[in-house]
Amino acid sequence: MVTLKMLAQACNVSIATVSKALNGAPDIGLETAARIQKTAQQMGYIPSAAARNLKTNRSHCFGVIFDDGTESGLAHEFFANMLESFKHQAELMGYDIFLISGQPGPWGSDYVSHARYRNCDGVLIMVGDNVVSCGQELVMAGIPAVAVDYGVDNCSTIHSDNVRGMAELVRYVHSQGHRTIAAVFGEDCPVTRLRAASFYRTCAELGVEVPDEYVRTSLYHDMDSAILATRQLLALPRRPTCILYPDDYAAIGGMNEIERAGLSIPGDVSVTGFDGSLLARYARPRMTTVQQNTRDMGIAAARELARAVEEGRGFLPRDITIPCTLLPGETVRKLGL
Amino acid sequence: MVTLKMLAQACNVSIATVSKALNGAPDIGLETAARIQKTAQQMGYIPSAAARNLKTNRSHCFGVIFDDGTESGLAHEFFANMLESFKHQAELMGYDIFLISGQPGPWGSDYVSHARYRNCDGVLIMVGDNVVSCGQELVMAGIPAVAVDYGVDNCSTIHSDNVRGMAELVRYVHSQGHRTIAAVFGEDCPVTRLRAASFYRTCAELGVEVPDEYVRTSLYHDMDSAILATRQLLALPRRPTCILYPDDYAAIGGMNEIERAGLSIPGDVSVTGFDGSLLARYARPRMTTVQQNTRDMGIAAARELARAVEEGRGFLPRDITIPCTLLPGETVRKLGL
DNA sequence: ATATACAAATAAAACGTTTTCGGAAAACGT
DNA sequence: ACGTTTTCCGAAAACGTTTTATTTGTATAT
Repeated sequence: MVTLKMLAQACNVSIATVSKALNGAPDIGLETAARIQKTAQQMGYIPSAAARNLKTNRSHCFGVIFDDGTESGLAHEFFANMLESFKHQAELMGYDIFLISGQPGPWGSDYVSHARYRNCDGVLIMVGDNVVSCGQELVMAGIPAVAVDYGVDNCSTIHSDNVRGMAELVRYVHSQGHRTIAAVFGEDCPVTRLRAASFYRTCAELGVEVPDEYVRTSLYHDMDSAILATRQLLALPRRPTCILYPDDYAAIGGMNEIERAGLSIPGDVSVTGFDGSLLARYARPRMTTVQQNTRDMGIAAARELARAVEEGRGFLPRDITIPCTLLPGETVRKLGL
Repeated sequence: MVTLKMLAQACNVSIATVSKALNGAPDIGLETAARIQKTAQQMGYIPSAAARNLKTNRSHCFGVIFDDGTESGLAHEFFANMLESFKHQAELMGYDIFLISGQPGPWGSDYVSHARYRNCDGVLIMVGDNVVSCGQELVMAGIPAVAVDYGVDNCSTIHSDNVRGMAELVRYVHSQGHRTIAAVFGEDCPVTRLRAASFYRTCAELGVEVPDEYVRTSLYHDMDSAILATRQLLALPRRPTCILYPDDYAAIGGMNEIERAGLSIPGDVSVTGFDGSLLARYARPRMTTVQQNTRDMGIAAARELARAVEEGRGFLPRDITIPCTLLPGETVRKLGL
């Protein structure tokens, strides 16, 4: 391993000079700096992140926290996509990505200690019930954090514009002539509440009545509960003409159940998803859904986190809302009025 | 930040004693050790990974290399799933995951330097054209590496049993009565070659002739080239009754093109995919495909990498083949003979 | 009693950086 | 000629650990 010391010897200068030359410090002669840089190049010098980290107390790393209990981690398209763009943007800004678990280790057995152990400059909290507590603890520990979807005090939050997304979806369905609209929502959480509120509000604005039995609660990304909710909705005396699902995956489950009941999509029942996943885009019939802009969300998250790191104590957290776009497919039938 | 020094003062012992007590060294009295551990707990001590890394020259990190040029990274279900299980297994064995890019940074601008900069104990090479060169350089640099799918000298490799997978697929299709079987292969690479060889061999064993025009080359995960290949195959005077695609995504593209041509699946043309993605499982008709066991692949990769790290110089790389399983769907028609 | 072994604890060096402070030499102004 | 500034470079401390070699004190064997 080539170290600063070796370069210093090779160049007949001090370690300090080498360090400064390689970091572009202003108090090194141009000629000397060039000579040192050339030698470093030739000898294949690579700095030691660990030594830097130790000395400067900066790791140039962002930690990413998933919920590794429930399988809602990397495997989910939404998170994978968001992580991909987050990573890309972070790298552009000089940060590497570290995957943080809550598994036991030399640090203890929680996310926050893990992030501290690795000295992450900032942390992206992707999801999980414990998002809020994690966020709080990170902030307490002085580690800047950005949360996705969930709102955490003193943390910036990135989320899709669920309110507008849902409103657009309802308006679209309404514009296609649907007046008996059912909705399946995911488990209770901030996002669900926003979407539900927007659903009720938009329906009210459009003069669409929403009987209680038209609204069901299931779980995100859970086929079984979506199927159950669908069965209940289909059994209703006045069957809804359209069902809104909490995500594309659930919608697929619902679609399967609808067809199993001998009904056609969108002939007998129209459906919509949420997310704009590959599943929705390549399902046949192509699913009508709301596309979450994971790319922009990832980029915004990285930028925000970098800002939080740089501004330090004085950082003012904020809510960042990323627009989502209606993705009309073939699962919503145009009804004659 | 609580350091060993502070604990030493608090406990009236030396730093060395604290270090050893916390690491369970044998030459510390039980009573003293207990006292120190309790104090560490109370004061909220968390060790510094950076200092450890610097001193021991071990980071307890695995780097993961994607191809971040082409978008074939995290966003791909196969890799995301594999990474998920790799991560989980690695964490169980005490390794954290670091995402390595080839972006420019303090290390230079290639994957290998990046991994060296971060002092990764081992590296998982997920994919990319430059897998081979990366692997070589890592080995040269003394960093253990494990490659996925590609074969690299002095690196262990993890891959699906492509040969058996393809053979089973062909036999299954044959068992359903198909005798005019077309195949679309991905771009040339070890995996493609294995699958192609297995295809030809199995066809020969079954007495199925494969005219050259029944075989097309496209790109993995590329819809356009799959569509083009499909168009060519459909235009053939003697249209194949079944088309094997290189992956599920490509198969979806093919299916779209087949239906656009006014043909039905599997009524007029049968198709198969490869991977066993969500796309295949929830496509309608449900796609017949070969499921790659990403879970076992990830686990095997992590275990192998840990082994490589522990055994050091004397490590003997090997090829690890993970079985894949035929996943019959509804896209292969049973033909009357 | 002395030598020998062992247990428990420590001092100190080292890992590879960054950075503060200061010094030498050269350039400048008078 | 002298003081002053500027330019370039180096000495040394520090970051938080691990680890080797050593010391101190106590128990065992002769």
